[in-house]
Amino acid sequence: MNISDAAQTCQLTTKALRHYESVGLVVPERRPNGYREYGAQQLKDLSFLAHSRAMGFSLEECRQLLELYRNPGRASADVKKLAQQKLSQLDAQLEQLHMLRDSLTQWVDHCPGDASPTCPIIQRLSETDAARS
Amino acid sequence: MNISDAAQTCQLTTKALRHYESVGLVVPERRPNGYREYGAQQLKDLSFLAHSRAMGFSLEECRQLLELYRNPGRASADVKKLAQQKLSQLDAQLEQLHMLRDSLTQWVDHCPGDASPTCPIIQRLSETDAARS
DNA sequence: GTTGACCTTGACGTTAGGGCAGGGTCAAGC
DNA sequence: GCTTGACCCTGCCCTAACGTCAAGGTCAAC
Repeated sequence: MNISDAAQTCQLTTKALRHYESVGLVVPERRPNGYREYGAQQLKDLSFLAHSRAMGFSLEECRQLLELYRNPGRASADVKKLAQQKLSQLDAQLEQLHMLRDSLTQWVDHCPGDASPTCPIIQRLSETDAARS
Repeated sequence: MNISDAAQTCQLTTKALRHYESVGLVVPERRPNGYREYGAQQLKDLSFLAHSRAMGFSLEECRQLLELYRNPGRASADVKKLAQQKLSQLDAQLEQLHMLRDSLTQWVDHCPGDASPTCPIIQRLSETDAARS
């Protein structure tokens, strides 16, 4: 299968597939004319990769997941560990974003939003650290 | 004030200050020897910038906020609009991350996490789109 | 005069590809 | 047999917001 068909099948772009090859994640065969030839196994790997990416895993994390996916003798504990790490990252990121959103929501609620220059948002952003709420 | 003192004062790095200058956000004077000289106004701008960055605004958004901050004739409505845009972005991002976390949490909960290779996480990631839950 | 801390610019690295240029390949239609 | 359009190839520069390193200039103290 050619690169563009493979890309379409796996919901990816040709650029992504070339990138994955360049970093050694999914390396297709080559035909005599130099064209990439994606086989059944590569297509499975690419789908797995696409799903993993969609779940927020980085390419390096995907590399580890892919190794486990390819290894029938894997231990589910290893997979779980990777997922839990990602979960921790997600939770940390969510906590951070929640705090940002809560602060910003408060500030927006207190901003008149009219033609006057007085604005609590600007005031908060310009306050020194000592005076921050 | 020298660049490293200015950076320390505003809780930023010297590299960040040079970067902000290179993109025209906060441009200090130069002393005869070529050293940057940060004045009181620059320090205020940098603090404002640091707080804005900490609230999740991009440098381009910070540029707009900074213009409003510097303009005494601003309308608070303009500030509010920028903040609300950021709020929308945050909400969208939070929703996305929440969905990821919820899925991942389920998967992790159903993974035995032992030495067996059978793992629902791997299974989910390798499923075709038609079979996804 | 030397040392160490500071300053300068510039180039490259990071993530995960996007976009474009220049050129080769292939299958169809004439 | 030739052209045309759709595909393929490689390679380069671009993104955000700096971090890191390198080579070299400046300054204050000793």
